[in-house]
Amino acid sequence: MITRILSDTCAKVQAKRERRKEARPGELLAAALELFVEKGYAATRSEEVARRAGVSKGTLFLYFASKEELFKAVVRENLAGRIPEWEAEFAAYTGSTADMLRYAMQTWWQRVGATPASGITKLMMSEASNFPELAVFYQQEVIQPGQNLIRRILQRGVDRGEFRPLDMEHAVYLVLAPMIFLMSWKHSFGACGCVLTPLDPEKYLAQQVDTLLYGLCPDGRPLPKESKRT
Amino acid sequence: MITRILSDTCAKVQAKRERRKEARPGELLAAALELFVEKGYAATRSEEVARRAGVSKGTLFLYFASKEELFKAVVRENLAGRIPEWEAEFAAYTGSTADMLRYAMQTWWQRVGATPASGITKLMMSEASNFPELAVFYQQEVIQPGQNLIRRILQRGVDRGEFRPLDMEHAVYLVLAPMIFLMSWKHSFGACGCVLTPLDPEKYLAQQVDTLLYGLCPDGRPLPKESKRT
Amino acid sequence: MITRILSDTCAKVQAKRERRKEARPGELLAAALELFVEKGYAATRSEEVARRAGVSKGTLFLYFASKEELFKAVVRENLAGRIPEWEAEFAAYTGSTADMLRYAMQTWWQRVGATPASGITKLMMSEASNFPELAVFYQQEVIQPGQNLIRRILQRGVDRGEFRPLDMEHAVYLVLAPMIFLMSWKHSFGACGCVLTPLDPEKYLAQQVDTLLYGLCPDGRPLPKESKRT
Amino acid sequence: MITRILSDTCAKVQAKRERRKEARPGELLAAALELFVEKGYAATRSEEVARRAGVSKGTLFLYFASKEELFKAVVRENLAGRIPEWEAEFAAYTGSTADMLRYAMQTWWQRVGATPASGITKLMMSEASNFPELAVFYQQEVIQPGQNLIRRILQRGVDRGEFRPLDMEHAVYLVLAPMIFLMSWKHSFGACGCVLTPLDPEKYLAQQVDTLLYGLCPDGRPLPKESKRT
DNA sequence: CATGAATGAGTGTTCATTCAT
DNA sequence: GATGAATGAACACTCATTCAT
Repeated sequence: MITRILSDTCAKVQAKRERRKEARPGELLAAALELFVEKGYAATRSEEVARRAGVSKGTLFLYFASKEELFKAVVRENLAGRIPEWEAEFAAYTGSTADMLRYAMQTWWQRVGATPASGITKLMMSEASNFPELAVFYQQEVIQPGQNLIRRILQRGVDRGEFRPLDMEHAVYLVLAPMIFLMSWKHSFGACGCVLTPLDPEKYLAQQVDTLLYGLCPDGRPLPKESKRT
Repeated sequence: MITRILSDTCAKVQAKRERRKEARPGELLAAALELFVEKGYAATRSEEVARRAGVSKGTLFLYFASKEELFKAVVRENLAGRIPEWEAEFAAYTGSTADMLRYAMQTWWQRVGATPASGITKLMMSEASNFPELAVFYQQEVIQPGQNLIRRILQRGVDRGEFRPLDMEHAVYLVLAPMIFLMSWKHSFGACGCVLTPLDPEKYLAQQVDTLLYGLCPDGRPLPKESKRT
Repeated sequence: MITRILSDTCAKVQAKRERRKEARPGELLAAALELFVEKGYAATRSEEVARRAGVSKGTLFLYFASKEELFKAVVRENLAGRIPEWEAEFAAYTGSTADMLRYAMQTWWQRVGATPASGITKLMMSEASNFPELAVFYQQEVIQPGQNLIRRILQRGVDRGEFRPLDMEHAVYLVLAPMIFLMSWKHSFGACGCVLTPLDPEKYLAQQVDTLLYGLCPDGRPLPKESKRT
Repeated sequence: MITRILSDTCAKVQAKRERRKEARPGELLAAALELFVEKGYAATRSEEVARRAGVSKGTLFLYFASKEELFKAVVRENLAGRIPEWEAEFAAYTGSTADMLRYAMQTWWQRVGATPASGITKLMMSEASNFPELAVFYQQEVIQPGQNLIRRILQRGVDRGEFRPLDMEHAVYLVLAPMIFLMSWKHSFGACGCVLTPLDPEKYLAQQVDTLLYGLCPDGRPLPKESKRT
């Protein structure tokens, strides 16, 4: 009987605690993402991350052992952790590879490029050489899986005769470069408050994809029907 | 004895001083460029800049009011100048526009991309949002003229019927993005000591150019003869 | 499911709680003793004391107002008791005083020196100046009774003509110093993991006793038969 | 001519600078010694060391790379560095070994035991197990050389037939233990402000030496003439 | 009573900047 | 002008202590 009552009490207390405890990391990660993107890794002070998440400095270190671990968690939360989702999606794709690539780049823009998560990539490009440990982590958790994803798409196109034969090692950058450049640009000159060189991401991407697809298609073959010239 | 040594030291210092008095700022800028590119803005310590320039910490602040001013001076010093040279070269170009573009990107790699100068661009991408004033300067002095250069090439191609019609506003990034990405990559993951993802710049560029040129050429038209598929 | 698990946990905790309610302070003191001896006062974290006692951090502060109070309680808890036992033993001793002293130091080693209790003395030597109040307590409860014990032995030797006349005030340290030094050494350099200077306690003590007894015996008198030169 | 004038100026400037720069480490070491002895290693804040030396926190780290290096420097300055002095003195000693040992312990008291330097030894006994790196350093720089010194004296006595044969490995502690105990006592219970157990160092030492010398002398041999029973 | 999430003062160390010489 | 000794604000991380549950 007592056990029963206690179990209820415990459950409630535990529930509230856990709800609170479970919410904290998310709030901290959101705050950290914002600040890392806004100010860079080194310039982001851990106390400010905590304050923006509405907790004290100590609490941050209750959930993340160090600033570096916090950063890694941000990367996992916003990039690395979402790769499997892409993998599943592409494994199930049945249309033409050109459409697949176009779809990939467009949804990438919606899910990553247009979100604060894109700031992380720009951040890593800036800080990689200063934080080799982070660079290794990022390469293992994001770059390699991401490149594999792209490579598989391109290979599918080549295998099905939709794309011309490609040096895969560098061909991945045909897809990566426009996306990474876009993120870097958006968070550098695009964010400096002075729009001398505006860049409409959607139009930019559309043109890049079109030109790329046309550039990839085998000689003599007509472009896939869905492709439209800008 | 000590006096003796000191007198020698003083004499040498004096001699050096007079010889170099006017060279100082230049030596400091050179040292600063190296270090900013090598380590990034935040990680570059002003004392090391001074030491590499062969002067004392105090002297640095004699010529530049702050680290920030030094950074701005470095960026201002190392830009602009190059553009007119390219403009002249391209104004005189008589071959096909495809060859012209290929030539432009290849010589860009030799003259800029492969040199320390590429570090400045990467640096600007990293720090633009922290130095908006500088970002404006960089856009005016480098980006706009550079884009104009590219735009003129592309327009030439379109005008001569070598390229398909293009939305010029974004088409410049078809050329810019691969180059800027390459510089960023080279100075980030390419320089972090952990070569999980090596990238051969020459092969990378060749493939980008090929694909781009193929992607730009009008429907039904054969590729320009010099183009080779990778 | 979660409720189920929680209910079990709660039930167990509850059972434990009631069984142990009165044992708590004792378990905390035991854990604290171990850790204070092992790591010193400053380096002992209160959370670890709690964990080793099987309770939460908060519970520790339920029984002891502060880390300082806990320390004081540990020292107070682990003292006193032993002295009367020695006193009875020595009051009944009938052999030679040399044998008595030898016996005293050897059994001291077995009952105190070689046990964790020796850590308390070392601890007090280290922290006495930081806890004057505690130092007074320790002097009253341990040092004075202990010195009286030794003094009585020495006086017995002098009275029976076995030892030469002694300045009793300082003579007690002839016996104390080797023992206290041994404890300090054992828990400092003897415990630092780097045995550059090993010290065999038994041999050390034997030699100290021998030399001391020989040094105490009156001129011209032969050494007590049991004494052996090392 | 200019060189001449400059050399003078330089010399003066340099002189003043150097005098100041040379004085700093000494002032810092003195302050550090005081505070380490007063509060212990961990509890001594680097800022307070700096303040007591009349400089800012930053200046401390200009001269000592870390708190640990500061401590090592204190040890070297006050203990390790003075061992050669003793070695020279004893190498030149021509009297009896008993007198030599008595002299050694008495001058040790005057030069070390009675000075703040004695606090370092007590400190090391307290902190050795928490700072293994310091413990190793101290053993190498102080304990080993010190024990060698003592061992050499004892061996001299044995070789000349003044002392009975000894197990040298532990015999060094016959001399060391009384001294180390004295330092520990002085800086623990002797410093806690509550003199329940006063200890007159001079009398203490005299008695320890007497008893030790008597305990060391071979059977049947008269004590060295200078020895006096207390 | 017991818990453990939350706190925030405190610490060693760095480095841009100043200024007496 | 030139120096480099001195400064002190800043920052990541720790841990004794509190208190809502």
